[in-house]
Parts: sequence; C-alpha cells; structure tokens
Amino acid sequence: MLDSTPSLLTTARNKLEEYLLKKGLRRSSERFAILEEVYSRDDHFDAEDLYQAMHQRSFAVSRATVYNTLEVLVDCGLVRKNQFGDEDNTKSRFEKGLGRQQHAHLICVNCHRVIEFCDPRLQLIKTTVGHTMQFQVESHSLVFYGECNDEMCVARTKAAAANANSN
Amino acid sequence: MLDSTPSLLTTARNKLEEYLLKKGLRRSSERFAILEEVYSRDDHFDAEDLYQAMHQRSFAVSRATVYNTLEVLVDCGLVRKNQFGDEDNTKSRFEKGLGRQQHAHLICVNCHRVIEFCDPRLQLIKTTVGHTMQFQVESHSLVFYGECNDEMCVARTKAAAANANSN
DNA sequence: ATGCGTGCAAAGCCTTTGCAGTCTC
DNA sequence: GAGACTGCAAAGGCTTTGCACGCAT
Repeated sequence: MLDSTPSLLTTARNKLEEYLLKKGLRRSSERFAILEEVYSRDDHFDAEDLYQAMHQRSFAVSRATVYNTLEVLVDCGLVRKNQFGDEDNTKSRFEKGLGRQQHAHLICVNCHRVIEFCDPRLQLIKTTVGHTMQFQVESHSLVFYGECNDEMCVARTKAAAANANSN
Repeated sequence: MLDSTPSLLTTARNKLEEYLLKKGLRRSSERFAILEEVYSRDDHFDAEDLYQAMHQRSFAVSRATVYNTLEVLVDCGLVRKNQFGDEDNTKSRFEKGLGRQQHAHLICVNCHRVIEFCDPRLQLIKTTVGHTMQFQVESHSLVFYGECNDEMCVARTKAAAANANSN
C-alpha cells in the first residue's frame, strides 16, 4: 500500500493537533502516546486496560492522565465512550472513533463478548424521532443484549444452568 | 372506573407474589412496599431517589434493601434498569416495567431530561440482527443524545455557551 | 516566566458485602 | 425453629480531585 493515503493514526494525530491548537491546550507527549495506543487496538477497552497497556508499552502514565486524556479524545471525536450496562455498572468502555462507520453493539449476557453491527434503519429512526420530538439528536447508543452462539460460551452457559437447576 | 380491570399495581403485586413463590423467596413487607412506591411513580429514578421516597412515605428501609429489592424486581420484569451514560457514569436509573410498551429514550445532554419514544423499526432491526449474527436477542437499550427544545433549557444552554466563549 | 498538565494519593460516588438481629415459612 | 431478609456500617471498584512539580508555550 502506498503512503498516498495517510494512515488512520496519522489522520487522528493531525486531528488531535488541530483540536488542541484550537482549544489552546498543550500538545503533551502523553496525549499523543495514548492516542497511538488507542489507535493500535481494535477492541472495546476500559480505562484500566489502557493504563496497563501504556505501562507495557513502557510509556508509563498515571491513571489520572489516562482519564484526563480519554476525556479530551472523546471530546474531539477521536474516541467513543460506551456505557454498556451488562457486566459492570460503573465501567466505561472505549473504542477509536475514526475510520469506522456508525455502528451499534450486540453483547452476550453470558460471555460479555461485544459484537458490532450496522443497520441503516437506525439512521432513519434517528431522523424521524428528532423531527417528531423537536430534538437535535447528536449521537446514539444502541445495544442488544442476548446470547451468542459461540461454542465455548454455550457450553459454559449450559453447565451453569444445570448447576442452578440442581439447587 | 370500575374495578373489573385490575390496576397496574394490583397486577404487579400478583406477579411479584407468584415470582417469589416460584423462586422460594420470602414475601417480606419491604418488597411489597417498594413495589408500591415504584408503581406510584412515572419517572426514571435512581436507587437514592427510591430510598428517599421510602423514608418520606414513612416506610423506612435501608439502602441495602433498596438495592436488593430492585434486583429482584428487575429479575421478574416488574422493573427496568437503565444505564444512561449521560450525566453520571455510575448511576443506574429505573422505571416500572409493566403497562408500557417497549420503548427507547431520548436524553437532553444539557438538562438531562428523559423522553420516551417508540418506533416499530427498532423491532425489525432486532430481528434482522439476531438472524444475521446468530444471536438470541433478549433485550435492547436505545438512547439518543441531543439537545431538547425546552425553553428554559435552551436559554440556560445559550447563557452557558456565551460564558464559555468569553474564556 | 506563566500556568497548564502530570503524577500521586486521597477522597468521592454508587453499589456490594459481612455480620448480627428479625421475621417469614 | 431454621434460615432468608433486613439494617447498619464498612469495604469495594471506578473515577475525580488537590496539591506540588515539571514542561509546553
């Protein structure tokens, strides 16, 4: 692949630079290092995951900085913040915000696997509702909870159910 | 109105009774009192709201009992638990689960107002996705975030924005 | 040089848990 | 009477905050 198309990370870095400049915020090395880590991942990670990853990457930052930077990145659209109410009430999970179309999530209530999907009808609903309710819709969060068909997950769940029945 | 149609509360009480019996749980007065409070409200309340309301109702229960009972009520479908990721990460908000069709929420990012709406297309998406992804979808959570058009909210937001610009 | 950003640890908030006493079954 | 449920307070997990130091501007 030629370099004529800038990588996602490069685009993100430029966008962050622009945002910091516009807001009069400082371009600290921590902010760019964290951005890099975020854009090297393809999963839905929480703040602690990111904190640990930065330490393994031998760019140790404090948790405070992780939280602070994530807020900046969310604010400029480079990171998306999700509140999945499945396993853990309190924990937020993040994902990169560039280079992916709007999507929704499917979460297995047993193994907590997260699957992404897109459906154009969601956009239609958004438009209709905004219009009907006189509401400026800016973003959405659609999550379906259910049971996935992964072999190991199903097996484990069946075993657990059998256990529960014996009570 | 005649009593031939049992009230929502009565229906809920019966359902709870049935559930407790089936599960071999005890029919404590706290559980029924909390159910009554829940079904007297039409809003999206959190655990603390409920705790306070019970004390004003002079049926004082502990927070532990509030949380315990809410879990029971969620489990038997008499209460719905929402994780709105707007104002506060950690707080769950609850609403009664009977006598209302499946719906989604619209949340104002400024005043945190919660509006409910229904759209049949959501059901279609659910069906399609479940089929495509081989996933047994059990429940959903759809939230749109945006700005509502309430007069006071708009005024307050404009004032806040003006303040921010002067920085 | 100014003062924002970072790191550390402590505090905060919502929620869960442990233990003793109480009430349902 | 047995043990599940409640109340209280303490602990727990994630996140935010206060303060001192360091770095970008």
